[in-house]
Amino acid sequence: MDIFDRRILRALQKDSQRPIAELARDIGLSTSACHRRIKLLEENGLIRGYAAQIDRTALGLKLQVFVEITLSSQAREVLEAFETAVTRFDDILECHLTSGHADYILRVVARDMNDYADIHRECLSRLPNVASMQTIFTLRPVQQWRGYPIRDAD
Amino acid sequence: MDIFDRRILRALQKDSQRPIAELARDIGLSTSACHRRIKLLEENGLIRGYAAQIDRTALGLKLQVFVEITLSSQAREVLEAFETAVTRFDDILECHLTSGHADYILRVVARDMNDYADIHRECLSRLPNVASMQTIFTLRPVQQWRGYPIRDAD
DNA sequence: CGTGAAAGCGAAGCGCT
DNA sequence: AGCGCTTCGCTTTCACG
Repeated sequence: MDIFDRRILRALQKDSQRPIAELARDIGLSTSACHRRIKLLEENGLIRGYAAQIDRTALGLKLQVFVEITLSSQAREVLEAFETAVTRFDDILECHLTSGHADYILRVVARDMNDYADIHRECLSRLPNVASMQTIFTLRPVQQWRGYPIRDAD
Repeated sequence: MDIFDRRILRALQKDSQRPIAELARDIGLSTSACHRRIKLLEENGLIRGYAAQIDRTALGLKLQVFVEITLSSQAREVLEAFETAVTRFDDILECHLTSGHADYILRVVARDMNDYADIHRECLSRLPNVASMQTIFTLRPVQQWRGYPIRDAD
């Protein structure tokens, strides 16, 4: 992991479809050297994959919501049952076990308020051991899709 | 936006590097038809770009944090000043204006607790008009990087 | 809008330094 | 490790149904 790898990651995080030759010139490397480094970064798991970034609103998903979940118990089986159930919901994009007063925080998308009301009901009925669900609507995304900061100094 | 476009988006969201010929066979289209559709999806802005997915922990970013921010005022200039300042922080990956008791929710990454303490201080000193900052640490990511749900029924 | 084939280009692999 | 060349495969485009 040197300066060149960092430059490669920074670039690929922004745009993974630029020709390697172009990228190589920008960072001061030959095409083949750059190519080999990329393959190594993939093999070593630093690059987990490549994905198209889709416009959420163009899909008709106007709402983005954070949901704070508190369970009725923090027993291991309860957490596991909840987490398994969570993965079955396509609308739940992310789920994090958290510190603080709530147990989990979810990121959920929905078409509109009616759609979210449905999802909300579905969650209450099919996610086990939920004691409370606190919904936080995002009114406006200020900053989105920013890649991870990759600093030269490690 | 028909069934084929949806299948294309679903596929590209998971892996944008598969050969088009392969993808086309999977969804039941010829290579060129599939290719034309992809270019159209790009032109129409449904596909905003292509990005490498980097392993956060491999970068040494062990911590992921949600921060709820309450400002001292909800005046337009105050919000704008805050939002402009937010974009200057590389460690703040996302920022959403939200409903509820707080004004904003941020997603922040950090190397470790010391690093986060630094970031926290930096935020308090350089983000204007912050009345309170509530930190929520994510202890374990349960679900990550799931693409948007793309339903056949619209 | 879909198909099939042809051409142009970048990615992948090689020997060498 | 880096470089330059060659090969191969995919993307891209075209003429046509």
